[in-house]
Amino acid sequence: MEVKDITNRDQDFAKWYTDVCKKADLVDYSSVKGSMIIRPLGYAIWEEMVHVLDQKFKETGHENVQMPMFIPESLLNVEKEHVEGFAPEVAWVTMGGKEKLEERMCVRPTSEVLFCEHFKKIIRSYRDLPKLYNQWCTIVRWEKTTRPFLRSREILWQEGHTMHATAEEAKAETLRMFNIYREFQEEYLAMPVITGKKTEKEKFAGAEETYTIEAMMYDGYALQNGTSHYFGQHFAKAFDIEFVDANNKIDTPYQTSWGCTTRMIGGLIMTHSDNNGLVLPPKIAPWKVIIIPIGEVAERLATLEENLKSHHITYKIDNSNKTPGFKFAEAEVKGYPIRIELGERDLRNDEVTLVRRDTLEKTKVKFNEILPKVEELMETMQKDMYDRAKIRRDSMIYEAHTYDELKDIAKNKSGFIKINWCGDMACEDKIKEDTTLKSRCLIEDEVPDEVCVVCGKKAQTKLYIGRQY
RNA sequence: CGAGAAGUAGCACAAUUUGGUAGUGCACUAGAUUUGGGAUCUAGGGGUCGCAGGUUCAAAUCCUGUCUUCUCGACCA
Repeated sequence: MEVKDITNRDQDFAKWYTDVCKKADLVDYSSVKGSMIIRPLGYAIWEEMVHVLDQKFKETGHENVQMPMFIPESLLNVEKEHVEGFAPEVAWVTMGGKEKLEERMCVRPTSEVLFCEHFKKIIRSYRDLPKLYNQWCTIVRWEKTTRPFLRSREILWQEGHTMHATAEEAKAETLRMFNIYREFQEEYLAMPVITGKKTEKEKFAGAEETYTIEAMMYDGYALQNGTSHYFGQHFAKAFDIEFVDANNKIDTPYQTSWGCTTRMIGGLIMTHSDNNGLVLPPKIAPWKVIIIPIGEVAERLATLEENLKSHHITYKIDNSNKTPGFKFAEAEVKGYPIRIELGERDLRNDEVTLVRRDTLEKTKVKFNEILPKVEELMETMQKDMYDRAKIRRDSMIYEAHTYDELKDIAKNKSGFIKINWCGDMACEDKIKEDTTLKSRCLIEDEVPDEVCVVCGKKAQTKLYIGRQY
């Protein structure tokens, strides 16, 4: 197994990223552009994410369904803003075998219209509401530029679609799921995130409000890691979905949708990994421990395995005939949080060596203290990784008080810039044109304290802007 | 989608300029000796040179098209 030669992260970040993806055996390319093969380790990480999120969705009352993959053109066309937003990037199916289709169908780029068509059939009364549905599936968006995990044409994701009797309820749902994403990313992925509402310009095609989770990568670029949309009655009206309320009046339901994707794996890499390869937060690592036996240690290995199993700590053993040095390096590339070097020499003193992946710090512990020490190390590591990422992120958030200052920061620094903004799309466009920076999200817990940094008019809000993947 | 670069064994590359029947290192397989930071020896296996056309007695090499990857733009929840 070739595991050398990861490009230096500070020399060429883009190449470093693809090197880590490939050398850690997370993905491989396929013969179709932007359609990646997710290999066992990459998929195992996704399964961990699915496991945690799916449980959270179910705890909040959601049910999983599976919708069709194809959308007839006429169905996609029902909602105008939506189709305009997605038309440029949908893939079309025009043939069935040798027959040309009467009506072409697109491969779902997202499933709002499919859910709406179905909701229309199953919603009659307020007693049928809310409908809280989710599906795990793949979607297709014909992206021009593709990168593993960050931007692919075939996307593995989850999309929640819900219908509610009142606007308040739907808005609460939008925020509830948004908060689940935030908690998940902070708690499990150890990624500090910036959250808030998207501007009119950047919101989802057809949505009334879009809430976004934005993480800052090691190089200061933003990665949008999940969104939650409030649709109001927008789609419901377009699809003519109605229900009878408790007073026997006809009403139109309120809708939400929310999604996150395997892009989070890319975020994980670009937040935590280093020049030795992948670094995974213990809480999301599929295997918490890698055991590297050195010499004749079969008996102790069996005991250790039993102990790990009884504590439900997942592990792998490297029993290959490689030298220990090779195994150490490979364990680092693959990102196992804790490495246990189980060697004859240490065991003569009843000791083993533990190594934490994030700092590569080595600790010797007595054999019967392995379990508590592993648990302690994982906890510390999870916290340290979050703290380090947060300190780095905070050091890369700048404030621009004048337009010249904004342009200067945009040119010379990488990161997010906090500005006061009048709310006018023209100013947002001007920033993008002059600096290539786009708005990330509105800052809701801070009041504007200066004039708009672009036009000098009264500011309506504060705003984060930055470059994105 | 625009500009540029690349594609030869699992990986990294050589041979392409000047057309003549494909090579090196690592990896892989078997055996032996090894084992605490990327082992050693011996013996093996593996490539219709991204794909499709064309030129030629002859194409990895020249020409055309196409696909994929990378970089920079444009686009993009």
